[in-house]
Amino acid sequence: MESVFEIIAEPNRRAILSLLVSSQQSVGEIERQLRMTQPTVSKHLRVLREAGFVESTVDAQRRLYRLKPESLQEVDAWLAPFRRFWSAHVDALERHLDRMDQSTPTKRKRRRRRRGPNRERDKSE
Amino acid sequence: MESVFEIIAEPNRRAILSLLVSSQQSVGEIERQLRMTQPTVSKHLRVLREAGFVESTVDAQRRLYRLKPESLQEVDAWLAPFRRFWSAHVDALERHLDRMDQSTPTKRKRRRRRRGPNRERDKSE
DNA sequence: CCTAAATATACCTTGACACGTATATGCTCT
DNA sequence: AGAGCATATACGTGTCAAGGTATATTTAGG
Repeated sequence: MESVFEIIAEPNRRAILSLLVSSQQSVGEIERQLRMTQPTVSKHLRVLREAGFVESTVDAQRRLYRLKPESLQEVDAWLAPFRRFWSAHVDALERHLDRMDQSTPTKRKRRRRRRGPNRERDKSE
Repeated sequence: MESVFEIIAEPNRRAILSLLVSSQQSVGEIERQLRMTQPTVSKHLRVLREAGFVESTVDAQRRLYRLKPESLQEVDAWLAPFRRFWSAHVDALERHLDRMDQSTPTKRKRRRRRRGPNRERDKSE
Protein backbone atom coordinates (compact mmCIF):
# COMPACT_ATOMS: atom_id res chain seq x y z
CA MET A 1 0.00 0.00 0.00
CA GLU A 2 2.44 2.56 -1.22
CA SER A 3 0.98 5.61 -2.89
CA VAL A 4 -1.62 8.10 -1.80
CA PHE A 5 -3.54 7.27 -4.96
CA GLU A 6 -4.12 3.68 -3.93
CA ILE A 7 -5.36 4.94 -0.59
CA ILE A 8 -8.07 7.12 -2.06
CA ALA A 9 -8.98 4.53 -4.66
CA GLU A 10 -11.15 2.83 -2.05
CA PRO A 11 -14.68 4.30 -1.99
CA ASN A 12 -15.23 3.79 1.74
CA ARG A 13 -12.00 5.58 2.51
CA ARG A 14 -13.03 8.51 0.35
CA ALA A 15 -16.34 8.56 2.18
CA ILE A 16 -14.55 8.69 5.51
CA LEU A 17 -12.37 11.55 4.34
CA SER A 18 -15.40 13.46 3.11
CA LEU A 19 -17.07 12.95 6.47
CA LEU A 20 -14.08 14.29 8.33
CA VAL A 21 -13.87 17.44 6.25
CA SER A 22 -16.68 19.01 8.24
CA SER A 23 -15.48 17.99 11.70
CA GLN A 24 -13.67 15.29 13.62
CA GLN A 25 -15.59 12.08 14.34
CA SER A 26 -15.29 9.03 16.54
CA VAL A 27 -15.11 5.55 15.07
CA GLY A 28 -18.65 4.81 16.18
CA GLU A 29 -20.03 7.93 14.55
CA ILE A 30 -18.35 7.07 11.28
CA GLU A 31 -19.61 3.53 11.55
CA ARG A 32 -23.20 4.69 11.95
CA GLN A 33 -23.20 7.40 9.32
CA LEU A 34 -21.58 5.26 6.65
CA ARG A 35 -23.29 1.96 7.56
CA MET A 36 -20.06 0.04 7.71
CA THR A 37 -19.13 -2.63 10.24
CA GLN A 38 -16.84 -1.50 13.02
CA PRO A 39 -13.81 -3.58 12.00
CA THR A 40 -14.04 -2.23 8.49
CA VAL A 41 -14.01 1.32 9.76
CA SER A 42 -11.10 0.66 12.06
CA LYS A 43 -9.12 -1.00 9.33
CA HIS A 44 -9.65 1.84 6.88
CA LEU A 45 -8.78 4.37 9.54
CA ARG A 46 -5.56 2.52 10.22
CA VAL A 47 -4.65 2.71 6.56
CA LEU A 48 -5.55 6.39 6.41
CA ARG A 49 -3.58 7.13 9.55
CA GLU A 50 -0.46 5.31 8.40
CA ALA A 51 -0.66 7.13 5.08
CA GLY A 52 -0.90 10.47 6.83
CA PHE A 53 -4.43 11.36 5.79
CA VAL A 54 -5.79 11.48 9.33
CA GLU A 55 -4.66 11.61 12.92
CA SER A 56 -6.40 10.59 16.11
CA THR A 57 -6.63 11.71 19.70
CA VAL A 58 -7.93 9.73 22.62
CA ASP A 59 -11.14 10.76 24.37
CA ALA A 60 -11.99 8.21 27.09
CA GLN A 61 -12.73 4.96 25.24
CA ARG A 62 -13.33 6.81 22.02
CA ARG A 63 -10.82 7.85 19.47
CA LEU A 64 -11.44 11.04 17.58
CA TYR A 65 -10.16 11.18 14.04
CA ARG A 66 -9.50 14.33 12.11
CA LEU A 67 -8.04 15.25 8.73
CA LYS A 68 -4.43 16.07 8.05
CA PRO A 69 -3.87 18.06 4.85
CA GLU A 70 -0.48 16.88 3.63
CA SER A 71 -1.35 13.67 1.83
CA LEU A 72 -4.25 15.10 -0.11
CA GLN A 73 -2.07 18.03 -1.03
CA GLU A 74 0.22 15.49 -2.64
CA VAL A 75 -2.63 14.48 -4.92
CA ASP A 76 -3.35 18.11 -5.58
CA ALA A 77 0.27 18.68 -6.52
CA TRP A 78 0.24 15.79 -8.97
CA LEU A 79 -2.71 17.38 -10.71
CA ALA A 80 -0.93 20.69 -11.27
CA PRO A 81 0.55 19.94 -14.72
CA PHE A 82 -2.80 18.67 -15.92
CA ARG A 83 -4.54 21.80 -14.72
CA ARG A 84 -2.13 23.78 -16.84
CA PHE A 85 -2.94 21.46 -19.73
CA TRP A 86 -6.66 21.90 -19.61
CA SER A 87 -6.68 25.60 -18.91
CA ALA A 88 -4.48 25.97 -21.98
CA HIS A 89 -7.19 24.12 -23.88
CA VAL A 90 -9.93 26.36 -22.60
CA ASP A 91 -7.82 29.33 -23.63
CA ALA A 92 -7.44 27.97 -27.14
CA LEU A 93 -11.16 27.34 -27.38
CA GLU A 94 -11.98 30.83 -26.20
CA ARG A 95 -9.54 32.40 -28.63
CA HIS A 96 -11.11 30.37 -31.37
CA LEU A 97 -14.60 31.48 -30.43
CA ASP A 98 -13.44 35.07 -30.24
CA ARG A 99 -12.16 34.80 -33.78
CA MET A 100 -15.50 33.32 -34.83
CA ASP A 101 -17.25 36.29 -33.26
CA GLN A 102 -15.16 38.72 -35.21
CA SER A 103 -15.42 37.06 -38.59
CA THR A 104 -19.13 36.24 -38.44
CA PRO A 105 -20.91 38.85 -36.30
CA THR A 106 -24.33 37.68 -35.12
CA LYS A 107 -26.97 38.66 -32.58
CA ARG A 108 -25.15 36.67 -29.89
CA LYS A 109 -23.87 38.47 -26.84
CA ARG A 110 -20.26 39.53 -27.14
CA ARG A 111 -18.04 36.82 -25.69
CA ARG A 112 -16.20 37.83 -22.52
CA ARG A 113 -12.42 38.16 -22.81
CA ARG A 114 -9.98 36.18 -20.71
CA ARG A 115 -9.18 37.66 -17.36
CA GLY A 116 -5.50 37.22 -16.44
CA PRO A 117 -3.21 34.36 -17.41
CA ASN A 118 -3.95 30.87 -16.11
CA ARG A 119 -6.21 31.83 -13.24
CA GLU A 120 -7.21 28.65 -11.39
CA ARG A 121 -10.80 27.77 -12.15
CA ASP A 122 -12.86 25.74 -9.68
CA LYS A 123 -15.26 23.50 -11.56
CA SER A 124 -17.04 22.43 -8.37
CA GLU A 125 -18.87 25.59 -7.41
CA MET B 1 -13.21 -0.67 -12.82
CA GLU B 2 -15.67 1.98 -11.90
CA SER B 3 -14.22 5.20 -10.53
CA VAL B 4 -11.60 7.56 -11.88
CA PHE B 5 -9.69 7.06 -8.65
CA GLU B 6 -9.11 3.39 -9.29
CA ILE B 7 -7.86 4.27 -12.75
CA ILE B 8 -5.15 6.60 -11.52
CA ALA B 9 -4.24 4.28 -8.65
CA GLU B 10 -2.05 2.34 -11.09
CA PRO B 11 1.48 3.80 -11.30
CA ASN B 12 2.01 2.92 -14.97
CA ARG B 13 -1.23 4.60 -15.91
CA ARG B 14 -0.21 7.74 -14.06
CA ALA B 15 3.10 7.62 -15.91
CA ILE B 16 1.31 7.40 -19.23
CA LEU B 17 -0.88 10.36 -18.36
CA SER B 18 2.16 12.37 -17.34
CA LEU B 19 3.82 11.54 -20.63
CA LEU B 20 0.83 12.67 -22.62
CA VAL B 21 0.61 16.01 -20.88
CA SER B 22 3.42 17.37 -23.05
CA SER B 23 2.18 16.00 -26.36
CA GLN B 24 0.39 13.10 -28.01
CA GLN B 25 2.31 9.84 -28.38
CA SER B 26 2.01 6.57 -30.24
CA VAL B 27 1.84 3.26 -28.41
CA GLY B 28 5.37 2.42 -29.45
CA GLU B 29 6.77 5.69 -28.17
CA ILE B 30 5.09 5.19 -24.82
CA GLU B 31 6.36 1.64 -24.73
CA ARG B 32 9.95 2.75 -25.26
CA GLN B 33 9.95 5.74 -22.93
CA LEU B 34 8.35 3.89 -20.04
CA ARG B 35 10.07 0.54 -20.58
CA MET B 36 6.85 -1.43 -20.53
CA THR B 37 5.91 -4.34 -22.75
CA GLN B 38 3.61 -3.52 -25.65
CA PRO B 39 0.58 -5.49 -24.41
CA THR B 40 0.82 -3.79 -21.06
CA VAL B 41 0.79 -0.37 -22.68
CA SER B 42 -2.14 -1.28 -24.90
CA LYS B 43 -4.12 -2.64 -22.00
CA HIS B 44 -3.58 0.43 -19.86
CA LEU B 45 -4.46 2.66 -22.77
CA ARG B 46 -7.68 0.76 -23.24
CA VAL B 47 -8.58 1.33 -19.62
CA LEU B 48 -7.68 5.00 -19.85
CA ARG B 49 -9.66 5.40 -23.05
CA GLU B 50 -12.79 3.71 -21.71
CA ALA B 51 -12.57 5.86 -18.61
CA GLY B 52 -12.35 9.02 -20.69
CA PHE B 53 -8.81 10.01 -19.76
CA VAL B 54 -7.46 9.76 -23.30
CA GLU B 55 -8.61 9.50 -26.88
CA SER B 56 -6.88 8.16 -29.93
CA THR B 57 -6.69 8.88 -33.62
CA VAL B 58 -5.41 6.61 -36.33
CA ASP B 59 -2.22 7.44 -38.21
CA ALA B 60 -1.46 4.63 -40.66
CA GLN B 61 -0.65 1.62 -38.50
CA ARG B 62 0.00 3.80 -35.49
CA ARG B 63 -2.48 5.10 -33.02
CA LEU B 64 -1.85 8.46 -31.46
CA TYR B 65 -3.11 8.95 -27.97
CA ARG B 66 -3.78 12.30 -26.36
CA LEU B 67 -5.22 13.55 -23.10
CA LYS B 68 -8.82 14.45 -22.51
CA PRO B 69 -9.38 16.76 -19.55
CA GLU B 70 -12.77 15.70 -18.18
CA SER B 71 -11.88 12.70 -16.06
CA LEU B 72 -8.98 14.32 -14.29
CA GLN B 73 -11.16 17.34 -13.68
CA GLU B 74 -13.44 14.97 -11.80
CA VAL B 75 -10.59 14.22 -9.45
CA ASP B 76 -9.89 17.90 -9.16
CA ALA B 77 -13.51 18.56 -8.31
CA TRP B 78 -13.47 15.95 -5.56
CA LEU B 79 -10.52 17.72 -4.00
CA ALA B 80 -12.32 21.06 -3.79
CA PRO B 81 -13.81 20.68 -0.28
CA PHE B 82 -10.45 19.57 1.04
CA ARG B 83 -8.73 22.57 -0.48
CA ARG B 84 -11.14 24.74 1.42
CA PHE B 85 -10.31 22.73 4.53
CA TRP B 86 -6.59 23.18 4.34
CA SER B 87 -6.62 26.79 3.27
CA ALA B 88 -8.82 27.49 6.28
CA HIS B 89 -6.09 25.87 8.34
CA VAL B 90 -3.38 27.97 6.79
CA ASP B 91 -5.52 31.02 7.47
CA ALA B 92 -5.86 30.08 11.12
CA LEU B 93 -2.12 29.54 11.39
CA GLU B 94 -1.36 32.87 9.80
CA ARG B 95 -3.80 34.69 12.04
CA HIS B 96 -2.20 33.03 14.99
CA LEU B 97 1.27 34.05 13.92
CA ASP B 98 0.06 37.58 13.29
CA ARG B 99 -1.20 37.71 16.83
CA MET B 100 2.15 36.41 18.04
CA ASP B 101 3.84 39.23 16.16
CA GLN B 102 1.68 41.82 17.82
CA SER B 103 1.95 40.57 21.38
CA THR B 104 5.68 39.80 21.31
CA PRO B 105 7.41 42.19 18.92
CA THR B 106 10.87 40.97 17.89
CA LYS B 107 13.50 41.77 15.32
CA ARG B 108 11.81 39.47 12.79
CA LYS B 109 10.47 40.90 9.56
CA ARG B 110 6.81 41.86 9.79
CA ARG B 111 4.70 38.92 8.63
CA ARG B 112 2.79 39.50 5.40
CA ARG B 113 -0.98 39.83 5.69
CA ARG B 114 -3.44 37.60 3.87
CA ARG B 115 -4.28 38.63 0.36
CA GLY B 116 -7.93 38.01 -0.49
CA PRO B 117 -10.17 35.21 0.78
CA ASN B 118 -9.30 31.62 -0.12
CA ARG B 119 -7.04 32.32 -3.05
CA GLU B 120 -5.99 28.99 -4.56
CA ARG B 121 -2.40 28.20 -3.71
CA ASP B 122 -0.33 25.87 -5.87
CA LYS B 123 2.04 23.91 -3.71
CA SER B 124 3.86 22.46 -6.72
CA GLU B 125 5.66 25.52 -8.03
C1' DC C 1 -12.24 -6.27 40.47
C1' DC C 2 -15.79 -7.09 37.17
C1' DT C 3 -18.79 -5.73 33.55
C1' DA C 4 -19.92 -3.24 29.62
C1' DA C 5 -18.68 -0.13 25.91
C1' DA C 6 -15.48 1.37 22.30
C1' DT C 7 -11.91 0.24 19.39
C1' DA C 8 -8.23 -2.61 17.49
C1' DT C 9 -6.39 -6.88 15.59
C1' DA C 10 -6.14 -11.94 13.66
C1' DC C 11 -7.42 -15.13 10.46
C1' DC C 12 -9.77 -16.70 6.46
C1' DT C 13 -11.97 -16.46 2.06
C1' DT C 14 -12.90 -14.35 -2.13
C1' DG C 15 -12.46 -11.54 -6.02
C1' DA C 16 -10.08 -8.39 -8.91
C1' DC C 17 -6.37 -6.85 -11.57
C1' DA C 18 -1.70 -6.55 -13.46
C1' DC C 19 1.62 -9.03 -16.03
C1' DG C 20 3.65 -12.26 -19.46
C1' DT C 21 3.37 -15.20 -23.52
C1' DA C 22 1.13 -16.24 -27.43
C1' DT C 23 -1.88 -15.00 -31.05
C1' DA C 24 -5.11 -12.16 -33.74
C1' DT C 25 -6.25 -7.99 -36.32
C1' DG C 26 -5.19 -4.19 -39.25
C1' DC C 27 -2.48 -1.26 -42.29
C1' DT C 28 1.27 -0.24 -45.84
C1' DC C 29 4.04 -1.10 -49.50
C1' DT C 30 5.74 -3.64 -53.26
C1' DA D 1 -1.68 -11.07 -52.71
C1' DG D 2 1.99 -11.52 -49.39
C1' DA D 3 5.45 -9.75 -46.06
C1' DG D 4 6.27 -6.97 -42.22
C1' DC D 5 5.28 -3.60 -38.80
C1' DA D 6 2.15 -1.63 -35.18
C1' DT D 7 -1.40 -2.48 -32.11
C1' DA D 8 -5.00 -5.15 -29.91
C1' DT D 9 -6.82 -9.23 -27.53
C1' DA D 10 -7.02 -14.04 -25.11
C1' DC D 11 -5.69 -16.82 -21.60
C1' DG D 12 -3.36 -18.52 -17.56
C1' DT D 13 -1.11 -17.20 -13.24
C1' DG D 14 0.22 -14.94 -9.00
C1' DT D 15 -0.53 -11.35 -5.79
C1' DC D 16 -2.89 -8.41 -2.87
C1' DA D 17 -6.39 -6.11 -0.62
C1' DA D 18 -11.27 -5.81 1.22
C1' DG D 19 -14.75 -7.77 4.11
C1' DG D 20 -16.63 -10.91 7.64
C1' DT D 21 -16.43 -13.34 12.07
C1' DA D 22 -14.24 -13.94 16.12
C1' DT D 23 -11.32 -12.28 19.66
C1' DA D 24 -8.09 -9.14 22.07
C1' DT D 25 -7.25 -4.61 24.30
C1' DT D 26 -8.37 -0.55 26.65
C1' DT D 27 -11.17 2.38 29.57
C1' DA D 28 -15.08 3.93 32.60
C1' DG D 29 -17.99 3.10 36.41
C1' DG D 30 -20.03 0.72 40.07
